[in-house]
Amino acid sequence: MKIDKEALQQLCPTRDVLDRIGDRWSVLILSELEEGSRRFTVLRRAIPDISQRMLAQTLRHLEADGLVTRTVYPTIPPRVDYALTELGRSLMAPLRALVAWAEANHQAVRDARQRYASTVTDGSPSTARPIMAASA
Amino acid sequence: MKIDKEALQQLCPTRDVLDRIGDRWSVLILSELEEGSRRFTVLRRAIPDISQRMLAQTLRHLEADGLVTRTVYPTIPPRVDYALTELGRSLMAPLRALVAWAEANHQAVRDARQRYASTVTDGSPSTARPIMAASA
DNA sequence: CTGCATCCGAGAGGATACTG
DNA sequence: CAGTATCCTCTCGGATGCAG
Repeated sequence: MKIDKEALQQLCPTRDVLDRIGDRWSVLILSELEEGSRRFTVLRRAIPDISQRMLAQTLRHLEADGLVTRTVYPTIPPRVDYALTELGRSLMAPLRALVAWAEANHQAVRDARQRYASTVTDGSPSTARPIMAASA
Repeated sequence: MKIDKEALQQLCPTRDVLDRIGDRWSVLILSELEEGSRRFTVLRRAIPDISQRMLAQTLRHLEADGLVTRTVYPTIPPRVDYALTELGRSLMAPLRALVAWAEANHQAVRDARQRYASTVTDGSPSTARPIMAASA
């Protein structure tokens, strides 16, 4: 029995957007498109790590969400341009803020992970968790 | 053979943060903690849909990333408080902006998906994609 | 109360091959 | 060039049971 996702959506209306942000490629693609419309292959080269499957899929999702437009030129060879919609552009402002934070603080996050890892590794048998003494 | 994630991290330093944002529960937990420190069970009740397993796991991740602190009071029964760190609080500003955008525009996204779905369903055999005429 | 361990199904995402 | 289809792997995340 599946818990209906519709009900979950009512509780968390932001899921629609956050899921898209979190899916590894959307942010990269949106950032690239922010600088102007791009063809499929150009996007692929701009994001070398993405597989063509995920690029196509993610672009369809973004299109479905109304964040990008897809324009097909019925030429030979075919040509398809992707560009941000108004909605997509309006998303870039808060998104850039988040990315800026990430760029500014990712090193701090890395350091924290390093410390955390060493804390765990340090003298802990197997299932023990690090314990911080109560301050009160 | 696993492609080393380290190399990918170098290309996308924001992955650290974005992955955390995208993992379904972090944002909810951080939002809850923004209003003050919370005990494990209180968090669970505040986010009814989360399973015990994911709450503990997500909290450990957030702790590892240096975004929240974990304070154990060695009492019986045990009591554990979670709270935002400075780093965590500094993340909330851009995060709130993004959530605000999501709340303001999620309906637009929903509508877009609706239109997209009907476009696809409309008279398309099976593998055909919607085609937009070139404007030029 | 706070959480870890285990089992399990569903989905993300990569590699490859094929099409118009 | 711009995809789609298939296969396969790995992680996410829920359910349940156990422990300090």
